[in-house]
Amino acid sequence: MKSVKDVAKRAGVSTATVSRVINQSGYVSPELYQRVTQAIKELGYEANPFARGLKVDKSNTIGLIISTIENPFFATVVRGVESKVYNAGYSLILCNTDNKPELERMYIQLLRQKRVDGLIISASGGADEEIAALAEREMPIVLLNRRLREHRPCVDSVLSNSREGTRQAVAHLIDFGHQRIGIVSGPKDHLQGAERLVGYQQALTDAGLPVQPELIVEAPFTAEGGYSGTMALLERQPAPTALFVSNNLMTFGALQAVRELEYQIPDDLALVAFDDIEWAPFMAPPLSAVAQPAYDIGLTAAQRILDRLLGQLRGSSEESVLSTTLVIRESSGEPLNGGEG
Amino acid sequence: MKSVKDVAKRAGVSTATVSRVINQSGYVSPELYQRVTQAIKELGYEANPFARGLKVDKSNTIGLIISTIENPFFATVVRGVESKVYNAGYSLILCNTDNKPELERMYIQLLRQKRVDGLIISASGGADEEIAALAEREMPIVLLNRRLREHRPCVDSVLSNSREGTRQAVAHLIDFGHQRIGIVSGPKDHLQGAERLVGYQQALTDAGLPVQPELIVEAPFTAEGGYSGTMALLERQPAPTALFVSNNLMTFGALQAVRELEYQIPDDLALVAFDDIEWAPFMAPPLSAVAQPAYDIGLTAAQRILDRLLGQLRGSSEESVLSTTLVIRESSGEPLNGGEG
DNA sequence: ATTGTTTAGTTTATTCGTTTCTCAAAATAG
DNA sequence: CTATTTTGAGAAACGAATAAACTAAACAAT
Repeated sequence: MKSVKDVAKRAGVSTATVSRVINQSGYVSPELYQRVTQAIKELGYEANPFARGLKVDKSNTIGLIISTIENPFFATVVRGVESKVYNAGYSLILCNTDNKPELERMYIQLLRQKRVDGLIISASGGADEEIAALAEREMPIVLLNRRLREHRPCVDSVLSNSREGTRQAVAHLIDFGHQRIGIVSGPKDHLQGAERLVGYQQALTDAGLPVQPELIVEAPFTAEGGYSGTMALLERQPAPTALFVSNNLMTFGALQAVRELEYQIPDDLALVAFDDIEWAPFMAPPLSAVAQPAYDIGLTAAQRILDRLLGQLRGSSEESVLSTTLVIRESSGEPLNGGEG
Repeated sequence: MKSVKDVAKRAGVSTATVSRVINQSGYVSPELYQRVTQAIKELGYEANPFARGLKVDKSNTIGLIISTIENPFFATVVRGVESKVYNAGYSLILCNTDNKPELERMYIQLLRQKRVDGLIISASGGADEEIAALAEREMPIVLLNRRLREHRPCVDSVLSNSREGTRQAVAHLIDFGHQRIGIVSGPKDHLQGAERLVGYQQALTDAGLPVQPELIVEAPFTAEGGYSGTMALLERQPAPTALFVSNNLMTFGALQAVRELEYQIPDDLALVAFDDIEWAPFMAPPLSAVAQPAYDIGLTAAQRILDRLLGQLRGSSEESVLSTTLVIRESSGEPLNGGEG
């Protein structure tokens, strides 16, 4: 491998000059600049990242910790982060926690050890102390769809507006004449779970409808959660005529339950889900859904980190809230009481 | 930050001894071993990866280049790679090429520069020289669902058995009484595209059916490809009664085309697709598909790299071929000529 | 003209934190 | 009492960055 010394020798200068040319720092005359770049090209020199890292203690690497890459939402977030980050000369180390807090802690540990320059993390909440500890050391951190209990410098959040998205979706169901609308809610201690529930309640009260506790079921953000939640709701007497499901994994389970109980969507039950997916138009029936701006979330998160790394952004904690889009297809059905007019 | 020196001082030994304890190399008495580990714990010492890398020229990092993380197949592959790799003490740098050969080349370049210890790549074929160059330098490389034109030491392949998978799927359609079966084939110069086409032809000849060129359409592995390919096939006179679509992205386009032409699946047209997805059971109708062992592919690819890195595997090129599974749902319909019996 | 002061351009030498080579001392064996 | 094997220390890399030091030229003040 070629080193600065080889380049220096070839260009007839010192290693310091080579370094200054590479890093565009300090004074260097045009002539020497030319000779150095020439030598670099001729030798095919590439800086050794270890040596550089050892000296400046930066890795040009950003860590990305997410719960499941197989969730299309996160896959798209990752792509957004990826494109922004590489364009800025950084690389991306990916970690997948499968929603296990102990794995999350382990990965945070590992990435610190690897000296990543920043961290983007879809945190479960089980590793807040570790995150706080990193923030203490001034490592820029972005939380996806979450915020820390207490704000901290260096820790930003990028979230989609779940509350408003859900409000719109439920308002849409109300528009279509539904009065008994059930919600399979996520965990209340999960920010997005709580926010979506608030959006649901808000839509009801806005329309002068009562919030009925028996139409609210709390479940984990998984297919099983969606299944059991939906089962529970459909056992109510009378059963709800419409359903809001709080995320895409839950939607699986919900669809499974609906199928087993032999309900027809949208005739027996209207359905709107949180999280749009590519396949939604081809499902049976095509699914109405609240789409999160996943790619933008990734882009924004990456930008936050970069801003901090380049020193544009200092001090306390920022929060970006991105808007969702309601995509109406067929699962939310048509206006009820069509015979009225 | 603590360094070996601090540890050495605290334990009352030299840095060499500390290093030997950490790397389990050379002789060190139980007593000193104890004292050193104790000191490490007390100080919370963590080795500096830059310094180590500088010395041993290893990064404990593996590069993963894929075309699109948003393709569920690749998402699952990534998860397989991820789990194996981290368990072995390595990290994963993820790159996404969006199928652009120039990006692919750029990333290979970048990862070499970053001194990754190994590379797993879902190659387009547009960067074979770069790959060969890396192999020359003894960097272990695994190709996903592809092989190099000419075998090279250090370059392994992990593939799923597309030919047999497709043969089974088409045989299934033939079993159900179909005689005119169309195929939306991938590019013939893409290994998997070619293999799937061969499987299709083999199923036909095995059953004594003719291979009719007008029922074969070649298209890129994209939604647009699937759309135009399906459109073309359905214009044939007489139209095929069944369709095989060669990958999941194409299936989008195919479904779109089918919908626009107002064909009913499976009544007017039976359909089997390559690549199963999580949502397939909930599509309209539930899709019969050839499932690739995506997670296993990831696992196997990672294992190959690790084997080479740990020196278990030397010399020439290996190939792992994993089996697919035919998942029969409703889109392939029911046996025709039900009235015969 | 002489001296001092700045500024630009460059080099030398040190530093970062490991690993590992070389060598020496101590323990053990023959 | 040698010869060997363990066990340990000291110091030299590894490759880039950079602080400090130095030179040369430009300019101002005397």
